[in-house]
Amino acid sequence: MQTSSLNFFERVYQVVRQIPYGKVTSYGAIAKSIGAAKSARMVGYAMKNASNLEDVPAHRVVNRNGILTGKHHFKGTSLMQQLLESEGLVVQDNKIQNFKQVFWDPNK
DNA sequence: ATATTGACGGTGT
DNA sequence: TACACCGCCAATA
Repeated sequence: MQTSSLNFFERVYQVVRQIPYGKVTSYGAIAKSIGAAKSARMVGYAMKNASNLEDVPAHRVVNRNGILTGKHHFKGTSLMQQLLESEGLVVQDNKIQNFKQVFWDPNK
């Protein structure tokens, strides 16, 4: 099938794969980079589907507040937070501290 | 085809 | 800073 929606998911994965170690980004930033700034929710939806893909570090994707909104979708309740902390990030109360410093812009 | 949901973002209060 | 409401868009029922 030549559905463009499938490409949408692939585009999201491609951007997420480019996130460097120890850095994170937001759904809106990814959406914007793929040309769908208003489809941030779709990015999150795609990530949920990507949870099965090891090629896509979904744990490095958080919302604009730097909150681990998707941590509830991981196997362990604190798996996502643990992964981020393993990368040198500081997570507290489901929120990334110094988010502005560890933020990585896909468009940049 | 319509209604509801959701890993969001922006703005108002 | 915290909370509420609205707008966007695809998937699901």
